Amino acid sequence: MPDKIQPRTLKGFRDYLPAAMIPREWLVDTARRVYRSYGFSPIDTPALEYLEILTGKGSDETDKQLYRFADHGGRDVGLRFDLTVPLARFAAQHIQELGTPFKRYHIANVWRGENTQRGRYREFMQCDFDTIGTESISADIEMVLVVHDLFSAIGIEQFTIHGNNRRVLNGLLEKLGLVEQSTSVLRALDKLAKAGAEVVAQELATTAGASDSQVRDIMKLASLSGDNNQILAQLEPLLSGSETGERGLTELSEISNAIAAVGVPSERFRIDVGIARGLDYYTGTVLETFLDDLPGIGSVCSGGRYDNLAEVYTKEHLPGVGASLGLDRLLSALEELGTLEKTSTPAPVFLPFFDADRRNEYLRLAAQLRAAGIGVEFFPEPKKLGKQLQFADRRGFRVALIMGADEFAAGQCQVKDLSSGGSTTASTSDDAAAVIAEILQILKA
RNA sequence: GUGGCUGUAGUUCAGUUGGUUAGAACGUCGGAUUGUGAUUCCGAAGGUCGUGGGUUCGAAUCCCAUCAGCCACCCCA
Repeated sequence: MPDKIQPRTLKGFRDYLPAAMIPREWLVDTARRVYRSYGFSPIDTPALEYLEILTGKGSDETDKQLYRFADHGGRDVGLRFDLTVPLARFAAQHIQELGTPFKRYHIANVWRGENTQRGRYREFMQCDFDTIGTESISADIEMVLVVHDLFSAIGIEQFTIHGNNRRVLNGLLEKLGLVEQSTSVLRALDKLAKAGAEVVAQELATTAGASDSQVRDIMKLASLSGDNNQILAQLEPLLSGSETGERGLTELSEISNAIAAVGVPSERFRIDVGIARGLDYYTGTVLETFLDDLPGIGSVCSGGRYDNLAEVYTKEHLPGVGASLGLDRLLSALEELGTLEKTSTPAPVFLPFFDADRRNEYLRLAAQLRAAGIGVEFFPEPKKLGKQLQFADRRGFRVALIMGADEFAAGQCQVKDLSSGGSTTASTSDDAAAVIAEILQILKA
């Protein structure tokens, strides 16, 4: 007897049991529905890309996290680490036949070989949506609306979309003569919420080489408070004279006005000059979404506007704007908040195999219910009824249909509500219409 | 990639200064005279103590390595 191979999974990679997969799929379905309601179309791309595609615009950091290897043909390849780079390549290759503006969503796994932590894995799913080929602020506004609709559809009430505009930051940097160091300044600023003002100020001085007065001005900008209009008013004098900065201000106020006009509660979108986003390809609007009850987990949906998505792949000028929902991070947040239902069965109705000689009649009833859109699980073995009901209870079924000799004789079926324990009987004639009505009644409650 | 903490049945844990066949709860499976679950009662299965070395007469218990999990940094979803 050879030794058994130890079953195990790689660090940062996970199996999903039904109890985890059911809410996961529900979340994906919800995102898909919201994206489609705005006219975003689905696309997919290969998990594996030529290495040069992935490293084309990457920083040292993404290079380090990239899963790379030589394939069987000796080609240098890598697993995609986000969905934006594949989109850029995709757009460069196909934009001629797609036309602009092009709106797509892309829900797929990505891989990063970084250290793991709660809510951070090496294989995780992103749910991206982007509009490319237009510079209109309408697309930026729509991005915020999608994020709002998305979280509302998920059933989260307490969330805040923090919005900013890179031009505001760049405008200030222009005025301060710090344009050269913009990347390190933004990276430092990005830590404001998490690390606090002191840390940021220090990093600005050391890493970005800002003078005391420059640090002071940046921090002044980053610590503004008040409602959106107040912040905008405070920003104006700080940026006056900078064309870039003023344009950023205008864009921010257009977004703020538009979503108010649509009827989104004003506290949902907050102008927050501390939001910078470490990624340096953003050029305009940037946003991060936080759960009010769980800010520590970080942004669960982030995005922004970029000027030229595919510049390393094509001469075509492709501006775009879009965001990405961090599905796994959101899921672990929902789990922590106890928002998720605990079911491990996707079908609500359980049909015990009671009378061993009546298999076909059970199957027929199940088929009738499914035709009415009701999911039914038929137990495969005619075990004792008590056992079967125990099984149904543990799996979280809502309804059990009990049919034995007595019911068959009467042309009826017992409809049992598993949460209350009560039951009623209904006729199985007329394609089980009465049974279906009873079930719907229970499921509605 | 750097630093810290942890690793005993499916799960949550207990296991006394290293000393005989490693325990509990929950879960799983079976049963309590043959048509009704989640609350009762009885019983069973399940662990080479993450893995591999080392110290020792003897290691779950000490040391090293490795793998995995958690936390911080970094970065990000």
